[in-house]
Order: sequence, then structure tokens, then C-alpha cells
Amino acid sequence: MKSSFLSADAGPAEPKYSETALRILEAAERLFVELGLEATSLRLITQQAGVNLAAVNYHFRSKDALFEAVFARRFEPWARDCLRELDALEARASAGTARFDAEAVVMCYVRPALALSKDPSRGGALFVRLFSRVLVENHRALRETLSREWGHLVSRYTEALGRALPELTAEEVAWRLHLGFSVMFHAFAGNDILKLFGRSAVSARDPDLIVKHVVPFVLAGMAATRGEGPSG
Amino acid sequence: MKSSFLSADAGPAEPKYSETALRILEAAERLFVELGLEATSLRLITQQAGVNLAAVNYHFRSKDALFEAVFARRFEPWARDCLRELDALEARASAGTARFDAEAVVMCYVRPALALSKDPSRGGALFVRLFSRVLVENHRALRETLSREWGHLVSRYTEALGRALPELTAEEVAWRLHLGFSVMFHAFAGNDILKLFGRSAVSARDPDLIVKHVVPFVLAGMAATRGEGPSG
DNA sequence: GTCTATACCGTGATAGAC
DNA sequence: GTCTATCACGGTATAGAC
Repeated sequence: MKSSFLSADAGPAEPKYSETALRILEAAERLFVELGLEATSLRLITQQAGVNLAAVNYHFRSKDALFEAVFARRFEPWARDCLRELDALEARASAGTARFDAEAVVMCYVRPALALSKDPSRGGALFVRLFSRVLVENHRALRETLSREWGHLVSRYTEALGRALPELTAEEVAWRLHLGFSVMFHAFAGNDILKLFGRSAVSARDPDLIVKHVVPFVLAGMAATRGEGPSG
Repeated sequence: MKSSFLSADAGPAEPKYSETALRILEAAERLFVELGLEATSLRLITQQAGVNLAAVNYHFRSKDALFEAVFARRFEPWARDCLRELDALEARASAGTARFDAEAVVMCYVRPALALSKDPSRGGALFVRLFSRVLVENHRALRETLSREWGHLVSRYTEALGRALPELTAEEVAWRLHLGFSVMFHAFAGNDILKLFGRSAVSARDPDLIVKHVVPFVLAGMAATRGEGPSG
């Protein structure tokens, strides 16, 4: 078993939380998902958790750090799933039992996202929505952690997509990945921009339905011909 | 000249603002763009505008309403440009001088966005970024206004895309529009999700560069084959 | 180590004097 | 129209009880 930090070893992870800390963590998760980060006050969290306000500053450091902890608890197992998918794809491709194309790479993200969506014990669709919304909104609370701990995950997807689309330059691959993931995050976030205008016919909540529509869109976009002309 | 409320007549618009109100409006716009909505306090705005704190509640009603005013001043002329583009496309198509395809429809959004990006007197690229960020983040401040005043704009794009892609069902058209606009908003917002992970090679600031990469992606996505299989 | 009460300062909003 | 004073609420910090 290769144990490079680039691949998906199961860490011990799950730092032990005291009972108080866990109560805070769980109340916070529920409220962040329901109300969003800004709209959830520490006083509401601690009240629902049945603990003192100051406990959140003792066990976690700040509201942002609490959010980081809520996030990490759900995100890390998921990210490890993604890495395992990528490892498995590489293995299958080496063995000649799988094509290494854009669809295979995209599915290395979609499959774990879909599995998580359907597993309430790991946060389910609600967490996927929270996760995507947070990425889309670029929250300061996560910037440091994500780039320190999970930058290599993006590197893996970038390499994989570059291998799947060898006719593209590195810059083009970066753009396709950027755009493709933007749509997928957005779709999974359940944000319906057009609904802001009161005119959307899209019901964007069922994960299977999202995948059904978003995957063909993303695959076609990633495989687009450079500077496609007006008449195809 | 048909003058249905559905098409693009030039309204008088521009309600007269007192000098104090204008000073607030302009300081607010600059700061909202620089710092974001949440991070900009009314005390900072009024201080930079050289007016009293309470003036913002007198001239506008609340912080959200102030944002609405800042937004409307830039958005309305732009939205009218979009409507004019759609009207012009329909006219050219009727006259047989233009193809009514997905690219033509998408360009009805991209052209005004690009023009606005390059016109600092109307807010320029900074406002396009603010606008896109606000849509992406689904701000409560705009929900009511957008659906009341500009819902028909989305209806126009929906109809147009349906006409350009007649082989798709209405549900599919809604999804393609939703996904396509999501990517474009996101790209124009300059949000780089992958940069959160510290690993993005995309420099997402130059509007022309954004268009160059995003348009082929969106067009390919919109024209995607239903449930595209693994081997194309 | 763990938990609590309480105080501090910045936020948006508002009432009422001028 | 403008300004001062004040409010309730937010995140945070700390002193001190157990």
C-alpha cells in the first residue's frame, strides 16, 4: 500500500469532543444549514444546545472556528471518498479496465456527492447544500483550512482532467475544471438564481434529478471545441 | 413601435436624489464593491460620505433598501440593454438576417455584460462582479425587487432559448438556462472556488478572457445531447 | 480543566429635539 | 432635513466559581 500524503489513507481523524462540545457542534450544524452562517447567532446555538454562551469560546475559539469544526467533521470523510475514487480510477485505467475520460473524472466527484446526499448520518443533502453554498460564497472561515489541508485534492482532479483531455492546454484544463465545478457546486447548493426573478421552472432539490441534468451539461462543456463557431 | 411592458422602452428612470442621498449612494457603492455587503457598516459609509449616520435611514429606509437603490441605479439600464438585444435578435430572425440559435441567445446576455464591464461610468467590471456575487449569494435585499420588476426578463430569455433549442422539453430548457446562467454569473463574479483550495491556475479578472473561455463551455453545455453516454 | 456570569464594543434601527 | 441619544442585538474576552 503506497502511503503518500497525496492518496486516500483512512486517518484516525475524529478528534474526541467532550459532551458539551458535541452538543454545540450538533446544534450549530443544524442551525447553520437551516438559517445560514450569518443569520445564526451564538446565543441561539448555545441556547438550543443547553450550554452557556461562553462555552463556545472555550471549546472552539470563535464563531468562524466553530464553523470550521462543523464543516471538517463532515467534509473530511467525503474528501477521502473522492481521493479513493481517483485512486480507483487510476488503478482501473492502468489495468485497462476503464477509460480515463472526462466523464470518469467527473463521476469521481459526483458519486461521492450523491452518496453523501443520501446518507443522513453524515449530514445528507443538507450538508451538501451547506458545503456548496459556503464554497460559492467564498467564506473566509474556510480559506485557510481548505488550502492547507485539501489543496492536493484539487491538484488530483486537475491532473486527472488534464490526462482525460490531452488535446487541451494546461490553462484550458484549469478553466474547464473551474467552470465545471462551479456549475456542479451551484447545482448541488440548490441555489436557483433564476428563482430570484420569480420565474424558474426548475425544482432543484432532488439530488438524482440534479445529477441527471448537470452531468451531461458539464461533460459537454468540458469537451467543448475551442472557440466553437456559430454553426457548430 | 410596439410598447408592451415586455419589451425595452427607455423609461425616464433615474429618480432625483438630493445631494446628501447621492453622496451616500456613491460612497455605499464603492464600499459594497470593495468590502461586500455584510462587511460594510453604515457608520463607515456615512463617515466617508461626510453625512450623519441617521441620514441613511431618512433618505433610504434601511441598509438593505440602500443596497437596493445602489443596485437599481446600475442594473436597470443594463437590463434594458438586454431586452433591446433580445428584441433586435427577434427582429433580425424575422427578417431572415440572423440565425435564432443558442449562441445568439447567449450573446444577448454576454454583449451587454461585456459592454458594462468596460464602461466605468456605469460601474464597470466592479459592478458586474458585485451584481454576480449578489445573485450567486442569493441576497434577501434583492429578492422582492428582482421578481417584481425583472421577472419578465428571465421569461424572455427562457422563451428565446426554447425557440433556439426546439428539440428540448420545457423542463430541459429551464435547466439549461439555469445551469448556463449559473456558470456565467459565477465566472463574471470572479469567484474562483478552486482558489479556495489554493490551487487555481485561472486568472479570472479580465472580462474578455472570461468570455473567451466561458462562452464555448456554456454553448456546448446548452446543446448537450440528452443523457450523453460514456463514449460520446 | 470545565463551566458561568458579566462586561465590552460595534452593529442597524429609531425617537424626538432642533 | 438634520442631528443626538438611545435601544437591542451581535461576537468576543475575561474574571472567577467549581
